Amino acid sequence: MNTPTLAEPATPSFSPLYQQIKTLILQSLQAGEWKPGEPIPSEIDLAARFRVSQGTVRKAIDELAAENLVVRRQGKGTFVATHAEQHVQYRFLKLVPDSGDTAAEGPAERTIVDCRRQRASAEVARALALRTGDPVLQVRRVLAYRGVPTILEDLWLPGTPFKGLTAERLRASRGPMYAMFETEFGVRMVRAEEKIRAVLPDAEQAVLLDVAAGMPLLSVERVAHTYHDTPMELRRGLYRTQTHHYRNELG
Amino acid sequence: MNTPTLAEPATPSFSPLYQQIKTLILQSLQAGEWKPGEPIPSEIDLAARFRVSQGTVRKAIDELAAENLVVRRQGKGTFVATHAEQHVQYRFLKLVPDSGDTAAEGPAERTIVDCRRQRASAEVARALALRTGDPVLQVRRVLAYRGVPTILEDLWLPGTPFKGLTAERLRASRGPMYAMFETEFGVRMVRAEEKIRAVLPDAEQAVLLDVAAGMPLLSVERVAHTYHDTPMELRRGLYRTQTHHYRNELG
DNA sequence: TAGTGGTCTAGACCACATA
DNA sequence: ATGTGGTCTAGACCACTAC
Repeated sequence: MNTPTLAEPATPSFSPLYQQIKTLILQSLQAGEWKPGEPIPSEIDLAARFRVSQGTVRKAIDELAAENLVVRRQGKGTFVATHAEQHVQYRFLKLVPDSGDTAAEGPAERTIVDCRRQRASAEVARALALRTGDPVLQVRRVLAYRGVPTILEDLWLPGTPFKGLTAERLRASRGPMYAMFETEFGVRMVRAEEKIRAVLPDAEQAVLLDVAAGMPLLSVERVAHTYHDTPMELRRGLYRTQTHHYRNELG
Repeated sequence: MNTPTLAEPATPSFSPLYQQIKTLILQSLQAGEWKPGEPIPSEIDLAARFRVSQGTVRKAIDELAAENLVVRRQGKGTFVATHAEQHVQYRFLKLVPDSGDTAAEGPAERTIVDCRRQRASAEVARALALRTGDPVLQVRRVLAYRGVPTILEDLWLPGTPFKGLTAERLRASRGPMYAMFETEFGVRMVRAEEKIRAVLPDAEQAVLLDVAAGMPLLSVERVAHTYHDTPMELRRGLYRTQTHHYRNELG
């Protein structure tokens, strides 16, 4: 049975069955049919639902798993990925202590410096696919390790999806900020890209990080995306790299 | 037929058939049975050789392709990956112009500053899995874009595999250095990890990069590995990031 | 015991490249 | 026309998890 009940593309654009299945599953993920941390239906159930073989569903899920959108667990099922219970917390944070001993260090102490509504500058609007002047939230916070302020972050979030976000709610939440975004606002970050430079701090940044004005710092500019590559956060981090470094793997 | 003619592991460590096939193919790659850029045998041939089904070979190759060790080309075959003819030249170089217009920029002008034999310091020895005092080669070069010196690199290479490498041969070679390593020394880099920091240049570095002593620079320390995770190069790069940035993707 | 994902096979057909 | 990798199916069995 090689004629699935799915709509066949008209003429020029063919796409393998499993790609179409993948798109359908993605749509359900985005629509929130299954929430982060929850299991999605079994491969057999999905195969019946889409009228394809289990192997085809399998290949679709393989790709979703490779993109970290779902997590397979043998014997249990396939689960919607989440920033919360992931054994690797802070999935997007690549700054690690030089000793490599992440465990001994423990989580960072976090201080919310600021959280305010404002209007998007041209630059912020471009990064978030908004129009200049659209409402955005700006957050500034400091992360410290063993009492040493090490990361200064400025975040810009689109106002509409994050309506109701305040400094109090940020202070109240435990764990990764991205996990809170999922549970409180239904926004799941799936991909990000970073531009990294070496810079000097301005006067205010130097005070917040407790460094001299001439201290070189890592500038990490991140745009994080939710499903379908929709940008949902612009983040600028300043990292002290005397005791930590940004770790990257090249394949 | 579910009893392949391969040696079954004794007791505790099971491993799927396709993983064993993958290991065997890897060994042939490492042994140089097929050279970079050449095709490996077809899936059907490999299946016959290993006495398994074509689907099992396929899954093994899938993983090798995911790790960038081979490249599949529909209708043509599967080829040993190479740093040379890869349409993405300089696979391990993540520094890109802020404009994003890589093509307009063209390749960097390269100047070999130095190439000398020396003995491994404790630090270099540790990175390259050698013993302190073992012979190594050190290379220093500058990469410039449009006449602006932008990257200063120091490399340390183990002396034995790279015997015969001289400044002249480096200057004579076109294209990526890693491509030359493949053709001239049979050393193929497959994976690398980088530690990134923000630093200030010392006096000599400042001169070579034509920057002031207080200019923050990106320090990129890379260890590149060949097959079986054998470290074969330690490289320290200093990047100017006024017109360029280090680009990274987070999944 | 039942259900899940993981492995392995065998065969059919498709899309692409080359001669 | 032939050979390559790419897709899809169907069914068998294994390994892990939970009840």
